[in-house]
Amino acid sequence: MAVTIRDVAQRAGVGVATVSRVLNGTGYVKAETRERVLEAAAALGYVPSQLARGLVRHLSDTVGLVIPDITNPFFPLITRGVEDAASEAGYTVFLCNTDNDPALEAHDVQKLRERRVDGIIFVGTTERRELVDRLLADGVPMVVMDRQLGHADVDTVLVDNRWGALAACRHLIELGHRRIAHAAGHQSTRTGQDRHEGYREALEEAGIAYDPAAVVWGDFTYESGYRVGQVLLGRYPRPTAIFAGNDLIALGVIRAAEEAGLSVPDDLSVVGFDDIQMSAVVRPGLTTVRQPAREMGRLAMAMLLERITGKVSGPGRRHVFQPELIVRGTTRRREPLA
Amino acid sequence: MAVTIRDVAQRAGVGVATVSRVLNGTGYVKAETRERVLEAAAALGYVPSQLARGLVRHLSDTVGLVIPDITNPFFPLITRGVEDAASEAGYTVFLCNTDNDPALEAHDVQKLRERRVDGIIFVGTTERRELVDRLLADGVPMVVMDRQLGHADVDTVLVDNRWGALAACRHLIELGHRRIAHAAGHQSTRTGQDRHEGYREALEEAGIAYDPAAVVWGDFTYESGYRVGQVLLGRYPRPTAIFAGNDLIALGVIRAAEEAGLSVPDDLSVVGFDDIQMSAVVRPGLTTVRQPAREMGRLAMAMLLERITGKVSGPGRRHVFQPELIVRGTTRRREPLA
DNA sequence: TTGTAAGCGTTATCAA
DNA sequence: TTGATAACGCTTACAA
Repeated sequence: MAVTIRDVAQRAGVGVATVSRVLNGTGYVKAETRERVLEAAAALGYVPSQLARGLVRHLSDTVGLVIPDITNPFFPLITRGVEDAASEAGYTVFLCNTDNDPALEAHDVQKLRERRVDGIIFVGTTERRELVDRLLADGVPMVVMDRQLGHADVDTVLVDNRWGALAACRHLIELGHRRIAHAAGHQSTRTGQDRHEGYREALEEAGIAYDPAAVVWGDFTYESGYRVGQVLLGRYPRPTAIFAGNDLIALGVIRAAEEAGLSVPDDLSVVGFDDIQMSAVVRPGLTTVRQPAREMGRLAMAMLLERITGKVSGPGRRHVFQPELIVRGTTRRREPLA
Repeated sequence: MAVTIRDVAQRAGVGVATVSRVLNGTGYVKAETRERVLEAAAALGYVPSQLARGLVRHLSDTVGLVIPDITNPFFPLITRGVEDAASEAGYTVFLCNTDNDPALEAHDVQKLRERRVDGIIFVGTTERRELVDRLLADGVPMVVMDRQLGHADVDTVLVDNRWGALAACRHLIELGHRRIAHAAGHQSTRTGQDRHEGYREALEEAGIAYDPAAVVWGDFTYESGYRVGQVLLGRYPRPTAIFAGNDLIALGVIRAAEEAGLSVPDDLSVVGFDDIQMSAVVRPGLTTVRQPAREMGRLAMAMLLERITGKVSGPGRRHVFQPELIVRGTTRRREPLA
């Protein structure tokens, strides 16, 4: 840890600038000199300091990824996509978990700024609008992922949540369901709101009255789905189908149904959102709306890079992925009551 | 991004050293002066540079976490544990995915060293012994997690894989199974080897001959489990139970069994390893060996911190967690053939 | 082609 | 209590 560019220069019998040049491939260097430098560096086990480098370059080649919880199966996919694109471009990523806590979000972002990340990919709560605005105002490149933040003028990559929910509920309606409940996600996230919106829209276009009592909010976890499922299934008349805010919730709902002695899909149809691995593994397979999470992560990082390098500037761009309805085994035709 | 400690000093009408003192809480500063500095910093929106700070302190307050794949449900838990402990201590973590590729492992570690992380938590392949040795020799604090690396003299936190496998197989044996196959993990990981060892040991102590044909290696994925399951179930005589290298593999095996028209646990008992969330969600619930992944992550970070701060020095320590057999629905008594 | 030296933004030493 | 000032390790004009 003690060997610096100076040591390398000395050992190679050249100036530090020359060492810098060969190591960075900038400027002309005689082949023979280059050899000597490389040899010296190798012999000394020289590890250049990106700290020092970053200080002068005003670039750290690092980015920050701020997500709610890596433990929620949806985020590892996004994270992997981001990481893949980042490391291909020579960047390293800082990971921060916020649990959707606005205070933690602010804290993490602050830390990242102190670390002088070149950009931030942010999956945050709706409340964080000012946070993002400030970042933007301060010229920190960033892209907001998965959730839309107000009308902030930022690069955003997400899926059409409203449309996805709409497709999911239409599917249910086509199957003959009328009493469709919604086990909703986190109410303070735009994602949760948009999916709820799609649900509502589907009912409307089918001429089904929207019943506020048929939607129960929670958060995006399995446990929440279980609790909300219990509530919903205790209602009378009982819903014949439930559209869940995401797959974890859907799985929790199914668990609650089972415990209530209900069979899915015979007594209850369930649709999720995301298409995490678990959804394809459980039996029956979960009907859901697929989100290309990994590609979304890649794209977000690619867009961030364009901002960092200045290849792109100007108003925020939006890339909206079209989700895809994946019909598996948890949905089934509702036989008309005799 | 342009405001520096100098600007703050000027605005507060003090020297930079004073600003540094109040911001870091080091040394004496008159209350009134402190106020002025704080005000100036706030007014200017000053964000101290950890790059510059790290350069002089020779500490970056960052750590690197190197894992195979965040997409494998076991690692988010570990990652979260590490992150929790890290952020509590004021550290930020760099995340690297290696896909168990030795070349990538080396590359990522190099990157982390350049970034001057204060320490590294490493989940790598057995082959990387030299890599770890070099790190140690260079005085980079580190702890190896989940997998044991040779007899390298490093802090290590893992679970007793041999014992866990032993417990799993004993369970199967107690249930009356004799033809027990092993859908093994990645052969080049110590983890995979140890679990295989426990499997073998259980058979031996029960007086069951170890049959090399009954163990098939793959990697720690669902797909691998599916493929290996097909192979194993095609054997004659067919095994009545399969011990899988981890939960994902177990789930893949179960899928293969289903497709072969076999019922789990009636025709085949299956036990996994890890106890990821999915294992509790699927029906029937997967019998498995629980690993306290999140706590392991926390502990690893805590141990790393002790090295970084110099609170602990000397030979590598090992913390071996005792795994716990969780019996759920995929294992069942083997009725003696009539 | 290559070397010298001036920063980059902080901390820490030494006086005052 | 506080202020200069010398590092920290590297990049980049500017000269040579």
